[in-house]
Amino acid sequence: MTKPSHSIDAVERDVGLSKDVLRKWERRYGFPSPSRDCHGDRAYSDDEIHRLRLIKRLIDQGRRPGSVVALKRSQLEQLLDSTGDTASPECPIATDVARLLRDRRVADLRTTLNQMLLRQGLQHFVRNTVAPLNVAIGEAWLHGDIEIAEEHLYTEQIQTVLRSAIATQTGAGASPRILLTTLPDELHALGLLMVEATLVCEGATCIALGTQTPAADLAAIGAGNAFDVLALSFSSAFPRRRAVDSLIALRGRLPASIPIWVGGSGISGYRPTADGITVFRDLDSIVLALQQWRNRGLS
Amino acid sequence: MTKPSHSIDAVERDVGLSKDVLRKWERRYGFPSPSRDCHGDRAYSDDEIHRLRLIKRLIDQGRRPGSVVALKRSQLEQLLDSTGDTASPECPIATDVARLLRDRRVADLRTTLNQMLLRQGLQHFVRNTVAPLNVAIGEAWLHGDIEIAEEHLYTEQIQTVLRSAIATQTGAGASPRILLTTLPDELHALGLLMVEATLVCEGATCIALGTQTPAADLAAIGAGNAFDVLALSFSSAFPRRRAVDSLIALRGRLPASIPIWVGGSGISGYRPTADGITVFRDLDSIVLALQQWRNRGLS
DNA sequence: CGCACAGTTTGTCCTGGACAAATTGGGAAG
DNA sequence: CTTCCCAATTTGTCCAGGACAAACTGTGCG
Repeated sequence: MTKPSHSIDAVERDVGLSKDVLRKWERRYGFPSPSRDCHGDRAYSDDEIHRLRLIKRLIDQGRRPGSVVALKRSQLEQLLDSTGDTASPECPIATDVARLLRDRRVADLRTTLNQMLLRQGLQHFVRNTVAPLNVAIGEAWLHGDIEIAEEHLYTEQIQTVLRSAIATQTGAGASPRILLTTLPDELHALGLLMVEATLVCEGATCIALGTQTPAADLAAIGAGNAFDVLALSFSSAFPRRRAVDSLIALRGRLPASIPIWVGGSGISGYRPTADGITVFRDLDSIVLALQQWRNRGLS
Repeated sequence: MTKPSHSIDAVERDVGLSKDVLRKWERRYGFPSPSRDCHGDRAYSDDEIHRLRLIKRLIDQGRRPGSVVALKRSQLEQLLDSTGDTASPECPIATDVARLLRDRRVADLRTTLNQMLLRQGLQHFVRNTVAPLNVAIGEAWLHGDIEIAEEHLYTEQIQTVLRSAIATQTGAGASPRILLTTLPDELHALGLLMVEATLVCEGATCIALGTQTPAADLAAIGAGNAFDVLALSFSSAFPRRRAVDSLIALRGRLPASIPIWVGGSGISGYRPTADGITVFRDLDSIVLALQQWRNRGLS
């Protein structure tokens, strides 16, 4: 059994904390305190990486570094458990899915998902199955019950199922045309697909741009009146401040006739300062907003 | 007309050159030479960003920084044109697709793609339509004919079409089972999908893990004998040295019975030093390798 | 012509410091 | 007791300049 060690570059990539932050924490809080290799470069241990991941998640939840960096592994896990347990009790199939993932029974997994989709209908499937499953899988990874590779496998299968369903639902170009994307640095495509599925069910036309569209491009497209609504998603890993700044800048550069709809855990709780920005907490309220948009001008 | 300026952080993100490299180039070659904002922080212009992108691409093609950093925009474009034009003359529909993208006629675009898919069959479609289209779209972006946003739109549509096709083809779990993924930092999922489509057509079972699977996880999965072949893809943006290092490390940790198949422009020309690593230059040779694998033990 | 070896190029890491933006904690005012 | 505002602290990001190994270059010798 060797002791794998990781360069600061690898940690930045795998955990999502910049080299500068890693070095500053080491100096300020005494953690992490990596050993050094033969060149004097930092060599992080597996345990440090794991703790850093937990810390990252806690900070994304709103805690401050001074209060969580330097905590022990068990304390971090306890903190994460105490806060995250708001809505996870449901979702009975989560254990089934986790088992299929561990055994890598891809075909069976896809069949299971497709059956649920057919039984529940796309909208219900997204809201009551995919959403809680995502949470459950994320927590399972956190507890070490499944590997990253298995989380990837899950993501791939869900993507396939959702994309196929969306493709069949897409009809003629009905109103409104909704541009759907995330800003740079945003990797979690699954949330976008879930929103797209919900909207397509309601007869809207989605122009999905995938992830990481530069804000400048969005402004340029908006000027051409190629869409009626701009919908953005932010994951909790997205720096809060950058999210708000970009939103305000975009609002200024986009025609006032185009509302901006925002969602995702990275932006929850934000009270929009400008008109024409709406924050959504769940998928249902998006459906409501869609209906309101269609009735606009009547109120 | 304002002059947008970008922080060093934004440049790192958008161009893909680290802050360290940007600062070193400034000192060594005199380019880029960003102005400073009120805090003394570097503020890069749009033109510098564009030039940096061209430079990045040239370096990914194998040139050395000393010979291309500090060249003017027109010289860079000339260099790129002279080398890249090996296989681009074909692909007549590229202009049609570009037009649909510019007008954001998503539904029409998808219809067009689906029609071609039906007419040509999945395998032919991937090799003779998608592959050259990718090149053409990439070049169109380079020349400023289309925006990044439109490239994203294209990627999304292709993904949807390919994923749907793959989903319908997937049958029972036939041999071999092929694990398909990229290592960390690898974002280009399209190449993976193309390979998956090709393999599925040949009756193989693909376990697609999407992008950015840590090498350690792959080794762990391989030990469990959950698959027969490991297929990896590297884009040209992937640092050559890291690619080779990871390959060798993986080869050492994986059972000898599992061959590693590698492809993508990031690894082309690499002559494998270890047994059990095969480099593929195109999709056809993968099909051949698949047939050889099935006949293994007979030679 | 092939190969080994010295010189140059190049990316990444290091230290230590500066600083603005965000957050917190009181205390004054209503 | 609540609300608001200001000062102290926390925190992330940037900067400069230097060190160094790995990769690449080219040159001379066999």
